[in-house]
Amino acid sequence: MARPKTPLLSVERIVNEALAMIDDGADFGVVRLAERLGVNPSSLYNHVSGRDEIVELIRGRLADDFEIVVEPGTPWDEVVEYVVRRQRAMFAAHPLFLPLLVGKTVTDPRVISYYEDLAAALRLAGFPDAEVLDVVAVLDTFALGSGLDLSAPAEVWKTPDATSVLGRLLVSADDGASRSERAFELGLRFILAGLREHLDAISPAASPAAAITSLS
Amino acid sequence: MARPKTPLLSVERIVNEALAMIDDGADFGVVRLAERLGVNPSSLYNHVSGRDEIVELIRGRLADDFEIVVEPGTPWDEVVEYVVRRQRAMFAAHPLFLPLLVGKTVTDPRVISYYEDLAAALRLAGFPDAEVLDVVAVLDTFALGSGLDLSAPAEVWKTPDATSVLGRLLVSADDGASRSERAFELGLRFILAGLREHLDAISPAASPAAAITSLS
DNA sequence: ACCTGAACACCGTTCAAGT
DNA sequence: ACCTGAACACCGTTCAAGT
Repeated sequence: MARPKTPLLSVERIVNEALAMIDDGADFGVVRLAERLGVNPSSLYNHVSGRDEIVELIRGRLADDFEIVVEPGTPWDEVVEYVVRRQRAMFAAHPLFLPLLVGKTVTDPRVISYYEDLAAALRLAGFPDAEVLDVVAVLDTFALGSGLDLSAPAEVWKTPDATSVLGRLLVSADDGASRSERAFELGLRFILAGLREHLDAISPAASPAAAITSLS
Repeated sequence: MARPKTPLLSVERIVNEALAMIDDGADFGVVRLAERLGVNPSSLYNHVSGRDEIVELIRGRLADDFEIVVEPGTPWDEVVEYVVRRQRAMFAAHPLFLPLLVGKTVTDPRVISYYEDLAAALRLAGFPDAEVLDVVAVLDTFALGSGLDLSAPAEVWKTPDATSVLGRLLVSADDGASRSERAFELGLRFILAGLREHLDAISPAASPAAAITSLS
């Protein structure tokens, strides 16, 4: 054994298997991951600095898969809607990954560029510098929150009491996935309407017809 | 040693110390918690079923501390605003606790009753049964998302590139806490406006002046 | 350069033993 | 009833040893 002529591992193979593992519903860990890769846990450290880096690398890979491409000339509100929907799609494709991310600083440049594009679009739309980050935070908050909704257990509330308001509604409710879907649509609609109105109040001229000519 | 005449532990003492530990920024765990309590880790299992139950008990205690009390006759939109602000205040008081919660089913009755009140208020406001859970989900999503914003590291984005749009905005930006605050206010405003408009479209009569006479 | 295997400092949880 | 202490099955990470 020892060093094989052709390497058993690569960063890509590690990241792919890690994501597959998470999607399978297994709890993510380097020991279990090494097992799936048919390798000793310590071998991973030749390619990767540790557990945290693997998570961050997955985030980067997803940002790659769900690349944000905006055609020049697209109205700002369509850009915002597209970007939020795209992020939602990303989370929806790998719902169990999101919980691993909470509270971790973004370092992957591919993810950074995603926020870059969003910030650029908002600035071009006419949002003042002082507000762009706030709006980005609102959108990020919303995408994160509704993404977490997707990774939540099927039964969010465990209420045995069928006579309560909540209990009655839960009985006749459809599954959590479509509720989450509708809630996303509802929230997105509210936010977009709010942003349009807000921008209109700031610079009435630039609002609905304004087009974006170039991004970043 | 062995069994002392007066018990060293109680569920309350365990929960209090656990929350204090989380607020201190230490990573939560039963071994470390036992250490802080001056007790053997296995002793905790006489009072509590394990790590997960402690987390859920903390959630219940917080729901207790930040009890939702709505005066009968309060307009529905004020109820919604109050409830969302209250939840935000709860998360803000213990920002590091929230990440421990994601993806866990709510079982504590004190937390359930919180959602009960919200659902009851929305129904009385005139939202149709089929939509109440969706609206609750939107509000929950928003509260959760902006709560997580509070527990995020000070540097959410690590961008060395000061020439980029994001980099330039980050340099002149104030701290994350007040940005998070403004984003919360912005988002809440959008959602409330959206809900009012939405309700108005459904049942024009019941909207702004409607008052709630009793809750749950 | 890239793998193995032993080792370390941790986890959460169980259980017999003591009072 | 309520604590201790040993034990078990795990973690993530380091490092010397091998090719």
